[in-house]
Amino acid sequence: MVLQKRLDYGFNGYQVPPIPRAARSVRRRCSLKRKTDDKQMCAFDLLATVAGKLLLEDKSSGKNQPSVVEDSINKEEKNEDKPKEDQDCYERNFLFTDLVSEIPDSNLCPNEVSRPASGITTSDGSEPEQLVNDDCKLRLGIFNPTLNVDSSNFESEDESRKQIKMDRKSSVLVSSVDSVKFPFCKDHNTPCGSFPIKRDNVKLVDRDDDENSSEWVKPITRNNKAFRPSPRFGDRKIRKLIASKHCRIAPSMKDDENYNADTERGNYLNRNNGLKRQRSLRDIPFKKRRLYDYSSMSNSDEGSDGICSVPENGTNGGAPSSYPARPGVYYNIIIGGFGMWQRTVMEAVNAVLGGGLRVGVIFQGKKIRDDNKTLLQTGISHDNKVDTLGFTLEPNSVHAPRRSFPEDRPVQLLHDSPQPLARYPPAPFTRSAPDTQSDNPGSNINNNFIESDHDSAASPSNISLHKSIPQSKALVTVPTLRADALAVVPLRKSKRSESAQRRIRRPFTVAEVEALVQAVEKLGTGRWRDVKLRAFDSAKHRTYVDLKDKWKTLVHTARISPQQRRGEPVPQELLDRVLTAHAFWSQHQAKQHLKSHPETCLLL
DNA sequence: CTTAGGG
DNA sequence: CCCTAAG
Repeated sequence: MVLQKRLDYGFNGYQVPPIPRAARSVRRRCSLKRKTDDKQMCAFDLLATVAGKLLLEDKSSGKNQPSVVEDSINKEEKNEDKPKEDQDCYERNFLFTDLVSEIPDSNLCPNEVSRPASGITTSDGSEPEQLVNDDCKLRLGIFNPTLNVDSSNFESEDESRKQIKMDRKSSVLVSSVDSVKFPFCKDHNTPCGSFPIKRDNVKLVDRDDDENSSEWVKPITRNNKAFRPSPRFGDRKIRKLIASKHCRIAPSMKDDENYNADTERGNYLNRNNGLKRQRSLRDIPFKKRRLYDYSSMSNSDEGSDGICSVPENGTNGGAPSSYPARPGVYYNIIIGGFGMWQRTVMEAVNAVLGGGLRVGVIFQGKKIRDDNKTLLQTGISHDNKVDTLGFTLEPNSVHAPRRSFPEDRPVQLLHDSPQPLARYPPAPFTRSAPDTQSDNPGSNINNNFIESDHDSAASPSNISLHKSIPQSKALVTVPTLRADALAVVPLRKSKRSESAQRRIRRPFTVAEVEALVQAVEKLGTGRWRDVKLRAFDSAKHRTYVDLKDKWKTLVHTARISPQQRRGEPVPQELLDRVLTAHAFWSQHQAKQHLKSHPETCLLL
């Protein structure tokens, strides 16, 4: 009788009914994993878009500016970007801009508030606008996730103008412009630059730097007007594109709540979206996946997630390249070798997204490793094989040197400078109650730990990435992108790079072990999903499989001698509980099995 | 998707 | 942690 009671009421004597599925879906917070995926995907797409623009530049854009630009820029500017007749090659400028609008002042770096919103350099490089320091931007990106950049901002030219103006007036400048000059063959109108990667290729231009100069505040009149992005939104095609594409990015731009609201709806039918997403690729058999990982660059796969674009417009080149490293200094970067190009794209993306990313390039199924090759040497051009070109945006094991180049060493731009991965400190754990056996059945056992995935430091970009993308309002390349170009670029999800790599090892902390033990004591050993929900719901990096595995190892650990144990020692008390609970639930399962299979009983 | 178990 | 089979 006593046994029966224990069976019915669980290990500690109270009943723990299964969590209803309906309730689960509501309860379950949208996994950040899922969010991360989305953000990374968008980031990747964003990158690919940029890169695609570089490569898929409209042929006509060389000798004739794309109509969009032509319509909206003045002659002077136009001429600036035209290839000079007496040159075999000319340089095109590519501008990466992200504008952030409507940022509550409270979130701003105090010193930055009054500065103009757009950091764009003039064509003669004389008066680059003030740029916000990146820390500020990063802060915004991380802590101000409520920004909601909506495609409606760009629904009409007027609206667009208004929006931009508003940005410029009220907000702030969390804007950055990365402009790179890219050598183009006049003949082929393809990227052709092959400057040796030398220090000389990175020009550092100092401008008169007067902190109090009104120039910092005053927008550049002529050029600034010329560069003002808003008129460039004039092209209806582009705007349409933006509007339609933007929807893909919009959800991820919402703040957590909104996002959750969105995804919960999805979870209504399909709970555990995060886990589902997480495994979407895993469902592909291993061998096939490897294949898939490295060679599937076709456009056809995963149609729904092909392209994620961001508002864009044409902006005239002619401006010297600038890198918003710090006020008063900008870098004139001439893109040379392929690696430089790649790296520059990466830098630009990192600048926008907050860093920590690595841009991988895959061409014809192979990862391009020789960074010294030029694009043409690699065989990449705008008109061939582009469908076999892909990019990966992957968490960098080293922190991207995000805008941290000392002005005296701009060459750092060109070299990876591996740094040890900065780990976030472990999540603080405070035991709420020492008597873990006595908590209320309904209470979430461990609200007291791992509220967030600090361990995602493995890819620090995750944070800045998914928080800062929302602020990325405009990704601008100088050449106007043809709508079809976007469609051609094989945009791949970051899932690939993500799953291709083994997850980093994250040893369970004692706190986690305790939570796990506690949950298993109550729920048993066969309900890992519930355990996950109950005790690790907020620990995104712990899947129920992880928990199950950990339990497995815990049981093993508890059975071996303390001398044989490795890693952070688990208190013996916990191990004892592990054994006890394990024994109990094993017995429980056996009983259940007997119940459901009485014939087995008879046979015995 | 979850669970269970081997690798 | 990964991978997979099975339900």
